[in-house]
Amino acid sequence: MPKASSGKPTIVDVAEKAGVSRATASRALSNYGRINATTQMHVRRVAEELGYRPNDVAKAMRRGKTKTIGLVIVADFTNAFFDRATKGLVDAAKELGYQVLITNTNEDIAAERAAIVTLIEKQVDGLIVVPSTSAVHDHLTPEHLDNKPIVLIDRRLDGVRITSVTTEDFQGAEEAVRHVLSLGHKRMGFLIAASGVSGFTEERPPLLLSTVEDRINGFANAAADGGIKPKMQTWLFCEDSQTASEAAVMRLLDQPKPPSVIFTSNNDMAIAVLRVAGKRQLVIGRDLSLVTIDDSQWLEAMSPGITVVARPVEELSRIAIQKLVADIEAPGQPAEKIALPVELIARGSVANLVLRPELWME
Amino acid sequence: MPKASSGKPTIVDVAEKAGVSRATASRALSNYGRINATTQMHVRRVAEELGYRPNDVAKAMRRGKTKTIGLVIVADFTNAFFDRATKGLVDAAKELGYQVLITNTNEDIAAERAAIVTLIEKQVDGLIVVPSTSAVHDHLTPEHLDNKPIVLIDRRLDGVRITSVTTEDFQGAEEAVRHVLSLGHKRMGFLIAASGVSGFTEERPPLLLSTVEDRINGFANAAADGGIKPKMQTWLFCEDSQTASEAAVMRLLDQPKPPSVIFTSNNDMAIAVLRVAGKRQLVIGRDLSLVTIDDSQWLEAMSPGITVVARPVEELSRIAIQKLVADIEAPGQPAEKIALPVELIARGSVANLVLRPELWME
DNA sequence: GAGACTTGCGAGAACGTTCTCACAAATCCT
DNA sequence: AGGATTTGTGAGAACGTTCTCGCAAGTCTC
Repeated sequence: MPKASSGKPTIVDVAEKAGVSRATASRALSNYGRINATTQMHVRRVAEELGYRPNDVAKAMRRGKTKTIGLVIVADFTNAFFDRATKGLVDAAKELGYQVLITNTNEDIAAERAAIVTLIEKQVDGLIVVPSTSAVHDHLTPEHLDNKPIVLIDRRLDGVRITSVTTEDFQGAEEAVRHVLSLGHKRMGFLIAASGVSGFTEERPPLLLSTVEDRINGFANAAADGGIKPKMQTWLFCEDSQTASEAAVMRLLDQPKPPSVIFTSNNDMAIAVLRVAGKRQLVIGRDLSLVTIDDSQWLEAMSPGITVVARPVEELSRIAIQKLVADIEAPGQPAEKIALPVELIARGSVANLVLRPELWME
Repeated sequence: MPKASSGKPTIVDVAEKAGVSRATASRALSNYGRINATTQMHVRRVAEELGYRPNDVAKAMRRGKTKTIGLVIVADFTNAFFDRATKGLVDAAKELGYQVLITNTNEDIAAERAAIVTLIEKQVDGLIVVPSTSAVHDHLTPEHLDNKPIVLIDRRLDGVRITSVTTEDFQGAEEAVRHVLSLGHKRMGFLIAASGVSGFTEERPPLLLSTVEDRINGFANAAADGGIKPKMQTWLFCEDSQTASEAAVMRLLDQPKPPSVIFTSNNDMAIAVLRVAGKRQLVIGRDLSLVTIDDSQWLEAMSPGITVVARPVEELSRIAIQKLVADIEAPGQPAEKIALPVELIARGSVANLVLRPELWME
């Protein structure tokens, strides 16, 4: 009596029924090595009949490759980044034959550490990480990663030889300010998301995400170039919470000489501006102007549409996966810091003070 | 010369260095069976020194459990469902010690089939699926699923004994209509997303997602109860694309007697309404009213805020994972169809025609 | 027609764990 | 004190593949 056929069929069941050895069955099914065409057909037919499904775990065990990519992301879902990036990464990975194991750190470095350990133990072939802070990266060394390739997205990590795919946030911020300058604005408020602070503060916190840092520098640089004095600028660094950000917006507006335009470093902050504007019956694009970063369908659908620095999130995801897979399949690729161009999309949320100076008096 | 220590340390390296057998090392590290406390400490210390990381693939191989859940979702990201659900599922799974392997079908049944095959081959312990159509479910039989448990979310599949976690869309739609009735609206437009149709049509397509079906029935039921004649209602079934949905909205508004309020079955449709309203200078909540389904921060932040039937997406995700894990760890749980209550959040997007009848003339 | 190469296949090891079983030593019980 | 139980450990099989060898038969070459 044959030993097999308890439970789901394995390759030995197929081999037995087809009258060949395990090795031949494997060759026939996985299409490698030397195999007679007729035998292959036969084995495949038998496998079909038996309802054989290969076991990827065993395959991974033997091959040392799981065809799986680990994703460590910040599921900060109003960011308009998480959803688009996740989708982009999953789709791009699938095209290259990889699946995605997703984990979520809530901007928490401990969770990030734990997630990476878990993924490495799960033997992923590589990692895509949105680093939750730029301060610490000792968990991203080759030995912690089991020498597996890694690609950072959204945020750079300076001083480390790791490939990253980000966007030209500096240029985007500059362009945003130039746009607003061209429309005659002089007094500007900057509402910057910063994870370190509690509530909000005017003092620039020591460590910031590279994205935020770049945006700040871009804003500041273009403002200076445009001849905007520091006293015409109000900078507020704000915790990422609804209450804090709304309070910050009010603070901005309650100054003796409030800004005519607010720049926000992400969409959580933009939402706070919209909320406060709504409460105070301020019409965006007339009583108050707004520019934010990261486009979404909502920003476009509103009336007026919100002017935004749009980042190519899908392209970023695709490139990140491509670079990662390249490094998986041909290890030793050089580390690259890629920054993709962004695009200012001017909509109606910035009032034109040049054409209609009555909208704003200095 | 000992055989080991090439490449990353395995449990046999630990065992060797600790001077115990593989079995004992395994017991010490994975904390099962009988093991002397001192030995255990010693083995663990050695493992630490060696930088030993367990190999989950081997573990899965032996145990027949991967501690991984497969997610088959529709990454339709304006839906405000994908992102919140994904985050909710990932977090809930992590809490119970499971990781999530995510795949995306773009409402495409072929992609859904393929995704399920892939996940089963990857030996996931269970599946969470957002079924892309209610018409076909032959790929969700126990044999196709290798007898692995499955939980459906967002959408039910009738006539099939599979656990699903959905929301009370019928009641939600009813409540939305009742709310609008109480504010004096009589002529109503219904903009319903339907994947079968091309462009848009007044004819109800034969097969719809359970969610959509429930919403339609709820809308229609409450309208009838409220004494709204069919000729006061315009129903449009619309492909999920920007051009089609905008065209549908225009069609709605260009009728001789246009509706005073539009109900949309999802947020893609709501965005179309907002876009067209913007182009035509119609002020939402005054010239045109809008009610949609699935809350998001954007809907709240707009001025006026958009009235919405909010669904408890995070709770839904948590429950789905709990049910699935229960069925994984104690197979044979009875199939349940769970529907969670929804909540109407009244904001300013519905004009009050009772108080201010001048806003709308019949 | 004999050597050289090619083709197709099977035996068996290997991947890194866990688990069953057996057994020696230690502890308990009366 | 001697049997019964408990405790701790090790040997070896097992999970389902792939891969390296080696070998027999077939094909080519001159």
